Amino acid sequence: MGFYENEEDAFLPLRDVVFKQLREEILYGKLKPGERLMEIALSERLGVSRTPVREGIRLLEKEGLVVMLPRRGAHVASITPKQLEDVLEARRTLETFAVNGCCARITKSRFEELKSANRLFAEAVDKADLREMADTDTAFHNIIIDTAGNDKVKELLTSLKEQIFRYKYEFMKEMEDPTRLVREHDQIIKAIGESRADKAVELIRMHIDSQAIDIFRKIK
Amino acid sequence: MGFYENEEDAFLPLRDVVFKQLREEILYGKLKPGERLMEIALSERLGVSRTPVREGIRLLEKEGLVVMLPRRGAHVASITPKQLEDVLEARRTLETFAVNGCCARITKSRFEELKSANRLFAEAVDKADLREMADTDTAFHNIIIDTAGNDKVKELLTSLKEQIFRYKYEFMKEMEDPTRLVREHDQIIKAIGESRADKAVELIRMHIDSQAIDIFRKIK
DNA sequence: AGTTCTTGTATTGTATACAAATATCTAGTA
DNA sequence: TACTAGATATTTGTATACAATACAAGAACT
Repeated sequence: MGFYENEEDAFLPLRDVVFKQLREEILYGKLKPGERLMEIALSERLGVSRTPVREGIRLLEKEGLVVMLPRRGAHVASITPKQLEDVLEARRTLETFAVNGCCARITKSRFEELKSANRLFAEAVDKADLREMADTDTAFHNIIIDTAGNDKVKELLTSLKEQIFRYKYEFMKEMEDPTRLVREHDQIIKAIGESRADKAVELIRMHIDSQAIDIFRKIK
Repeated sequence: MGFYENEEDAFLPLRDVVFKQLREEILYGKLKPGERLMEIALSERLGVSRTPVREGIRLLEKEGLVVMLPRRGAHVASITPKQLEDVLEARRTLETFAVNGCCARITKSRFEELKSANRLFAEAVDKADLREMADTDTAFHNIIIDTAGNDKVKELLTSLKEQIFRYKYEFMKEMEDPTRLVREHDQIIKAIGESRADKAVELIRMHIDSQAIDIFRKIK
């Protein structure tokens, strides 16, 4: 760090800079599940003192990305199949709620946003750019969630998705036919466009479940 | 603090002791919404240094009980009607999921637990002991949630309920007929006993919504 | 009188120092 | 060689010190 890598962070307390940096590294696999986070090593690498590192770790802990072992420091959280199942079920429950709310509140312009978001996702799939695929997929789902208009649900979903993101990311690397996801998105868009909430809910449920199954295969 | 108030805390890092202590004070209204949390004052009052106080505050922040204003410290979170609505909707969504899972996984002994939990709640209502009412009500709902068996959903519900607890607590003070809640619990127990998941889901929804309405009245 | 500037104080943000617990290494023994 | 004990080094947990910022009261100016 030393110098700010991007302008936005210039205003943030260092603990938040540390938080964002480490979150990024955990989500994209630079820090692997189970890996130990040592405060001195981190503070030297990031060019800050231990205090903001520790506070950043506290935030990651609450986010579920880090677990603390008393007197034995912080470790990147790894996930058991049972935990993954629980997270995916919670996500399905909340995102089902969100897509329902989205159908009720969708506007013309939001609908256009959805379509263009899926176009961007399709482009990323064409390019086979993994990072861009992950980002544009997230953006697509976030439009649905934003449209539902419940900020707390959005916050919870963000946290839940982070907890599975690492595994999903690994899984996408070896996915045989990612265009399937584009088609599933299109079906969801169609159902939303026709205001068929029940259909959209069912499609989202399948969309999430099918990915869940794939992630499970990967984990074992 | 100085000396440990209860034995359990003797093993916890001070940050967790601070966290639990402040959470208690926020939930039961000793620290009021909007009130400023000043680090030096807290560290003197609790008999620890600023470091664990700061880290405890970071945890409260993630729990949603405290909000940070940059360079202006921590404040006890207050909640707008919109935020309250969002939290209640999220809670309803997840607790609906939980009661459904509960119906699927209920056992004889768990069913007995439920009944006895509601008896304890009824006793607390008779005694008009506010604190005990709150605790036994929470215990009742937690049996349902535990039975559903999804740890992540339980964790999320715990956090969501904390965010409305303070307001609910205030509202219960002035509730005209708290025995209504006992009867609602009984109906829910009955539906679970008959494995009528749809009925139980509908009853929980109403149970939560009716309280939501009351809390709303209180807030304004 | 009202407004801007200055200055002092309080508070947060960050860094460092110290204490307690844990892990690692080495030497000695069977 | 395998194993234990003790010393040593690392690392976390906590306390304190220092720096930067925000707020408030009062002075100087119009």
